[in-house]
Amino acid sequence: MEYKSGRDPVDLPGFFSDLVRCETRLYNAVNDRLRERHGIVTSQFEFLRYLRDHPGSRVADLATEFAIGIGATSKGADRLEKQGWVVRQPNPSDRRSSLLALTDDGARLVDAAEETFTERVAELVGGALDGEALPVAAQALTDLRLRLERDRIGLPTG
Amino acid sequence: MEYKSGRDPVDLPGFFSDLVRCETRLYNAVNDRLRERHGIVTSQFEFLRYLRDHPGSRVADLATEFAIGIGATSKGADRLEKQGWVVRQPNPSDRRSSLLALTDDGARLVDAAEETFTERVAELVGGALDGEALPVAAQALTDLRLRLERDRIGLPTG
DNA sequence: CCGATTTATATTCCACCGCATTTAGTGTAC
DNA sequence: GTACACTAAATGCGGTGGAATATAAATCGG
Repeated sequence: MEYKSGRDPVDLPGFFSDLVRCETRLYNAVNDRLRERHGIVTSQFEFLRYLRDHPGSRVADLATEFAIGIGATSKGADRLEKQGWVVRQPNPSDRRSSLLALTDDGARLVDAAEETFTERVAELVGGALDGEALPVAAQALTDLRLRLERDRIGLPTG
Repeated sequence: MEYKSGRDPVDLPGFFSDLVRCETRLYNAVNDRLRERHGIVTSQFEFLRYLRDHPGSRVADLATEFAIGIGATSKGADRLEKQGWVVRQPNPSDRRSSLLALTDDGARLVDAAEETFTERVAELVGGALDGEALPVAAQALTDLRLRLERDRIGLPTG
């Protein structure tokens, strides 16, 4: 008996690989469905949903939330603005920054896309995991996410 | 009492978001460490490790494994070949395809990088999750991954 | 064996991201 | 009040991925 505990140690590199592989495939699959039904990709849906749920966010707030660079976020906001789903409003308390807001079109789009999103994720994940494992895994990912966010892990420099 | 079960239903969209956010930040963090210590990024480490563990793989095999496009995979192999870590050998049984193999330099690199990778993942994940949740979550992700791979979910067209 | 179809890879074009730089605005020390 | 450091966002460049296309090779039906 090598280990004191009766439980096998977890293969953390394997955990990382499984996490990345699941993310890639789920993201691709959701992406395809959102594109064909609504003409947006998942990152755009997530931007719109965040703005709906956090009105008055700035570009930097989005960048932090999604752990992507400021430049990429700014350009992503440009594209949403060009489509008429988002507007930049001047920030009354700081003229360097803008506050982002959904247009009516954007609000309608995100609500419609959310139905597709929710349905597809439920098919993909709910169909594969059931029983006790899913709630435990979900809580573990929530905990891990909070820890990474609290410690500012994995933020790009930009 | 609306639900028959005593357990709350899992928020699957939230599961998806947590999964994507964890993946992004872990990937970024591991990326930074591998780049500063070995001059490669995580995707390159994963290519090299796969080739070490699956000698004689073709470009298409890598593309399927990582659920990325053939074009991206071919270009990634070009970059590894240009650095002298990988060679394309003619496939004796099918002249359309090449078999990819690590060079000695590539083999040394992947072994060194693997230490860094393992150590960093252990810090990031092992430090945040413990107890019963981690093994259950790890198994759930393994199951989900196998299901997605079995059903060919989320493969790009290219 | 021959032509049509499929398969494996490479190539090309376009969109996007990260990084570095730039521009503009803020606030703080003196 | 002015210099200086800091912050927010935009912009340009290089690298990279995805999708479509091209090319070459293998396979299959006759």
